[in-house]
Formats: sequence, structure tokens, C-alpha cells
Amino acid sequence: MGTSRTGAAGAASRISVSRTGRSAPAPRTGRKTPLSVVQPKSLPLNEILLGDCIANLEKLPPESVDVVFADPPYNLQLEQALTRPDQSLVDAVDDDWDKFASFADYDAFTRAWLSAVRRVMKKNATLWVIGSYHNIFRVGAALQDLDFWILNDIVWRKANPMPNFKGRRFTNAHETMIWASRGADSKGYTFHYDALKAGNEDVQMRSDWFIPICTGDERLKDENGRKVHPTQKPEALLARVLLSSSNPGDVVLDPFFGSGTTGAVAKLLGRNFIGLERDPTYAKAARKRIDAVVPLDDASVSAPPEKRTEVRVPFLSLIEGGYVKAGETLVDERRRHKAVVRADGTLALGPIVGSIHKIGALTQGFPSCNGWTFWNVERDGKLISIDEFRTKVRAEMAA
Amino acid sequence: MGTSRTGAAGAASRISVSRTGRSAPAPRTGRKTPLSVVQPKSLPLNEILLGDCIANLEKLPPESVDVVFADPPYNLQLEQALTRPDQSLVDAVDDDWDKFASFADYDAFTRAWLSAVRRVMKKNATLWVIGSYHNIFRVGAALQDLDFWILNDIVWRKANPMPNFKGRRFTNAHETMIWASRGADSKGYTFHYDALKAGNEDVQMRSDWFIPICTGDERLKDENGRKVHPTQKPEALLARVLLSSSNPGDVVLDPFFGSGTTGAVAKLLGRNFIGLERDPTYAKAARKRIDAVVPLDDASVSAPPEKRTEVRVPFLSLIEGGYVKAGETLVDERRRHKAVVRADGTLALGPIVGSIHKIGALTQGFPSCNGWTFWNVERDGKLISIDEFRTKVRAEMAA
DNA sequence: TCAAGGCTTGAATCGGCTC
DNA sequence: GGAGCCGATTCAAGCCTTG
Repeated sequence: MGTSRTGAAGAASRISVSRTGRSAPAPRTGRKTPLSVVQPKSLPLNEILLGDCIANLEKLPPESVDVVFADPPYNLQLEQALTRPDQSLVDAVDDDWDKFASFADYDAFTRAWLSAVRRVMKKNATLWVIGSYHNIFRVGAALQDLDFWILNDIVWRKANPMPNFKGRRFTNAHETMIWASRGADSKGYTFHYDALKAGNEDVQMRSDWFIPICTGDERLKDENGRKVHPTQKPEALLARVLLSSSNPGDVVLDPFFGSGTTGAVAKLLGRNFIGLERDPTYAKAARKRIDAVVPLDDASVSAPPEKRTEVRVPFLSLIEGGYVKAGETLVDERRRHKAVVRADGTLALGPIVGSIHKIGALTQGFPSCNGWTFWNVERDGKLISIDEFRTKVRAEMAA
Repeated sequence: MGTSRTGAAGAASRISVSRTGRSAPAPRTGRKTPLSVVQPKSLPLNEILLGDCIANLEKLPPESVDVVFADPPYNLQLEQALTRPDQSLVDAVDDDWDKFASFADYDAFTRAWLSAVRRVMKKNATLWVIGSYHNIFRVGAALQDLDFWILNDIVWRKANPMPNFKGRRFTNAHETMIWASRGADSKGYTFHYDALKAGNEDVQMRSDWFIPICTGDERLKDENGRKVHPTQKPEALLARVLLSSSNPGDVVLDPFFGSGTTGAVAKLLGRNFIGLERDPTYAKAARKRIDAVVPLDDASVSAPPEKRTEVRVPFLSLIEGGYVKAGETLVDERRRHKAVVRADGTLALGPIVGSIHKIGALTQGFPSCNGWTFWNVERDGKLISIDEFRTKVRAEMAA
């Protein structure tokens, strides 16, 4: 999320963020409450430290933070401009802070900041790192080599990802977060299992989270209406991270603070934060943003209800679920039209292949057709709408 | 999926799987059709090679396979037995083949088999590897170090994952697959974009797949009713993998064949397979399983024609076919741009002459333009896209 | 004031054949 | 191998304009 990578290792500037009425840090409510709940005096709580991330980490006292959220550069390695089908240019992440000469360089950078972060983590602290396939494998391997203990990998499924414009790959619709404790012996980490379950229709929270990307009013803009930061993360993502793995009053460290999402959500949820950021423009925008946050009541700092929308079911899932078989014949309600199911989830009408909707429309000579309600299969002499199977698949997906 | 790791490097036994009525491998239908569609004589098609995976890989001819699906040991590092809330014992993966002394050992193993696999991949072959957070980060980093080029990471979201019994983590509800080409210059890989889109409600297939785990009749059991293999993958998963990234007649290699899901689905979908497996019990069960598979009709498994491989039609053919007349005016959909048709199949924009694409780009000020979908002619007061005429010309050419 | 439709945009390793 | 050219390619949200 930030750029605190290559700055000078000199003395850090501090940007203090206005306090919020909340006074001293609240005591941790996790089970293994430490003897002293007061943070070390030198801990710069609710401040943004300007300067090199590793140099600043080295100035913090050891074993002093409860949770770390890190959104490091992804090392995207883009080589050419990309245009949408309408010929508009995609605004790529081409900032200097995301450029590395080689994988070896990126690995060295990764191991350096991870080591520095590990030193300031309390024994039962946990670390979150987010990334994409460009960097997450290197980050994960480095974590393991440095004796972090991976607890989960979490998939952030984007509600509205950028499409694959050239049609040469699958839509890159998710990013990956790794959640790790400081070591295999750090068994007392915070995890609000019951709260998450209660907020998730009374079933355990899974490792795949469906959350929209950051847009609209939440997205920080400068005076010219341009986005302040190219990769601002949604607050909903950070909220779930902090609600699941931290307590009110905890210290949350973000070594790549960027636009300050971690700080804004920490303040909202009654956590303390420490932000490290190299770029003064980002830090200034983050401070302004955080100052405007009004913390929630202590009582309401619990898991927010999930919003549910009806999920789109690929017809292919009906084949995969065993409801419909490749090679069998679909018919309409009056058995006037037929089409054959193909293994890839398309239908064949003689030589013509298309979706259940396209073929449904074609066989009737209509411009469009809802294939779900048009097509049926025969089971024990009776016709069953494929829409019934879709309902069942949806139920399975929700379970 | 299998165990072909530590076996002796001696001569491989071959377990031949009965052929299926399907005779010689069908020619690839991808664009870069090789001069010879016959596989090298020494390629052991539709066989399971017993023995050490790397030793067997080294015996295969170079650049001979089209797709690789690999389900290597996960290196789970389980330290104690796990019980459910009702105190029943969870049947964990505790086989010898999943035990490694250290991450360094696992890395060495990973790099060895990946290198051996890369040698037998054709230039435009792609590789799929599946894993969990225990091993996938190491695999991904090794892939990148060996110059594979990652195309996507795919999340297999399990419909029915095992819950987290102790309530100390998120339900581990997914596994990760990495899809990679042999190198950054391997641009001609197979990807059935249109078929996947048509089978997915006419929107692009995303990187997160929702598929049930392997249960019920699909799960191989021995005579005592115990599962044959601890990590048998669902056929639906392999089906989507092969339908998206291979053609009928292709050679699919699985270096950790295990219970033979890759072979069973390859046969079902008219692909050839090569399976490597160290454990004779697994290989025997796989052979029996594959022998029972009845392949689908060719018509159900072939990929529908991709739009980008359709016959190229010169614009001049529209004039020759009488659909468009020399001297008439083409306009865009909103009648903002105009150009005049010349007798040689070019367009004139004032003094400038060029192709339908060039002139379309020029008049809009874009770097490029698809003239077929941009330009229209007026007929009886209505605009008709010249692309409709192209469709008619194509139909005439096919007739 | 509202509804409908247009425009913009998002961490992206994004074409392929012929000459 | 490089240049030139044909022509294929996007989904969901949110904001804004238009009627």
C-alpha cells in the first residue's frame, strides 16, 4: 500500500494524527492477557513515520506490536501499454517504487523488511501480507524461511475486478493474503472465531472473502480529481482483518502505509496504529483522511453483517455438480426444441455451439432467451427445469 | 496427486491402458498446427510409467507434451493427530511420500521435477500445479526462478471443505493452482477463451472456481471400502483445466499420477495422457479406473471455433459479392465519421486512402480500430454493419 | 425529481501472422 | 528477428448527463 522502501535511512519525521477522544490504549481482551497492558513509552502510537521503512522499524522497541498489515510493492513487471477494447488506455501501476531489477533484488528487499517486522512483533502477534501472483509466492517462501508460521492463506475475491481485455487469460479476479504468526510456538494469537461465525450466518468464516474493490467516495482523490494512490485497499477488507485478529487497544503496524486505509480502519475500530511511509504526499493524504474518521462506540466494534447478493452460477457448474451430464439432451417444456450438452458447459444445436441462452434464442428465432427457465432435462419420464438445479448449486455455494 | 518421487531410478515398468476406440491422436486444432501431428514414436501414450518421476521424465523426448498437470506432495508438516468435535479421528495425509526433512529438501525436490518437466514441454505447452499454503509459495517461487511464465493463479473454492475443528483459524476452503507457460516468449499457448465464456453466462471465466471436492461414487475405494488415495482430485476440476488449455488429441502429462484423475478425464475428453507414478497400488487402481471410462463423442469435446481463427475475408470480397458498392459512403454507428468506398477495397477519407481499419483509426484519432465493427452502410434508412456482410461471405465460402 | 443511458475506471506480467 | 498490418478484445460500479 505504500512506498517506504528506498528512502534515506536518516531520522524519521513524525506526522502526528489527532487523537480521538479515546485515551490510553484499552487492555487486550484476548485470552493470554499480558501482565503489562501499557505500551512502551517510546512507541509512536497513531503516528505516521516518514522515511525508510526498515530504518524506522529498527528504531521501534522489540516485541511491541500486536498485528502487522503489510501491502508491499507487487513487482508487476509490466512491459507495454494496455488498451481496452474501446481504445482507452489502462492507467497502470508504473510507479518507481514498484520497479525491481530482478527477482533476487525483490527477494532481498522482502527478507529485509520481513526480518525487521518480525523483531517488533510480540510473541503472539500475527502478520498479514497481501499480494498477487507476481510477488506472493516469493513473499510466502520468505516468510517460511524466516520461521514465520502460516495460519491461513486468504483469498480476496473481487466483486468488480478489471476484466482481461485481450481474452488470453482468466480474469484476474482475486488477490491473496497470507496470515502468519511469529513462529510455530506462538499459539496464543488473537482470533475471534465466535464473532466471525456469528457474523457469517452462524457458519465458520472461510478462507475466501468476497469484497468489492475501493471505488466511489471511499477512494481518495487529489484536487484535480485524480486518485491519490494507485492501489488503495477497501476499508471492508481491513475491517475484516482487524476484527478477526486484533482487539480494541491493540497496536497495528503498517510498514507500507500508503493512503492510510489501515490507520483509518484501526481508528474506526478503536485500535492504535503505527504507519510507516516514505512518500510525504501519501502520508499527508493519509493524515487528513484519518483525522476525519469518527471512531465507533466501544460497544459496536464487532463484526459487521455480511451483505449477500445472488451469485451467478455457470451452467458448467451443473455438469461439475453431477446434475446434468455432458452429451445428454435438453428440451423445452413442450419438447419442441432440443440441444445437446457439451462438456465445456455450452450447448450444441447441430453444428452451432453457444451458451444456454444463445442456443435457446436461436432455436426459437428470438433475439434473446433465458436459458435457465427455457431448458429442461428428463428424469424418470418427467421434465425438470435446469433452474431447479441452479437453485441447488446456489444452496451448496452458500453452505 | 501421486508419489513418483523417491523410487529407484531403474527402468520403468509400463502399465498400458486399453485404447478406447479412439485411434491415432487427433490433430491439434490450435492455430500453430505443427508440421507433423504424429507424436514421436517413443512417446508412451495412454500409459502409466511406474518408477521415479524424474528418471522417467528424463527418458521422454524433449518438447513432446502439450499440457502438464502436477499435484505434487504438499509437505503438510502435520505434527499430531487431529480429532473432530465428536472425538472421531481425522484421516490425515501422513504418508511417507509427503515427508521432507526441511524446506531446503522440498525446494530441491521441486526444482528437480520442474526442470525435468520443462524439458519435455513443447514451446507453447502450459503447466498446471496445484497446492495449498504449505507448499504453493515454494512451488511458485521455483517456477519463476526456472523461467516459467505465470499466466494466472487459480483458486479452487471447495463447495464442501473440511471445517476447522479447533476453531483457531479460518476454514481452509480453497487450494491454489498456478497456470504457467514454458516461458515469457511462449505466446501461442492454447486457451479456449470463447468456449469458457459461452459456458459461463457469456462473461469471462474468472480466476476463482467453485467446485465440489471428490466424494461419493467418484471417490476410489479399495475392497475394504477405504479410500485408495488420500488426495484424489475431483474430475470436474481436471475437466475445466483440460477444456480450457488443451485440444482433443493433445498429450497431457501428469508426473504425480496417483489415482489417475488426469488420465480418466483426458480419456473422457479425447486427450492422450502420460502418467508417472511410483506406487504400484495407485497405478493399478488408476488403470482399472481409466479402463472403465467411455470417451465422449468428438462433437461434445472439441472446442468451438475461436473467433480469432476464423477465415480472413478481404473487404474487397464484399464489393465483389455485391454487398457494398464502390463509391458509396460508410458511416460509424452515430454517423459522426464518413469514408468513401473505393473499387480496390480501400477507403478514402478526403485525399487519404487506406484499409477499413486504418481509416477507421485515423478518423477517430485512435492508434488502431477494427474496421469491420466500426463501419456501417445505410440500407432503407437503417444502418447495417459491414460485419454482417462478412458473416454472409463466410457462409458462402463454406458452402 | 427521477429514470435511463452514457462515460469512466480498476495492482494487468493481455495478439499473431506475414514478409 | 523485426517491422508492418490485420483486426480481436471488457465487467461491475459509480458518477454524470440527458430527457
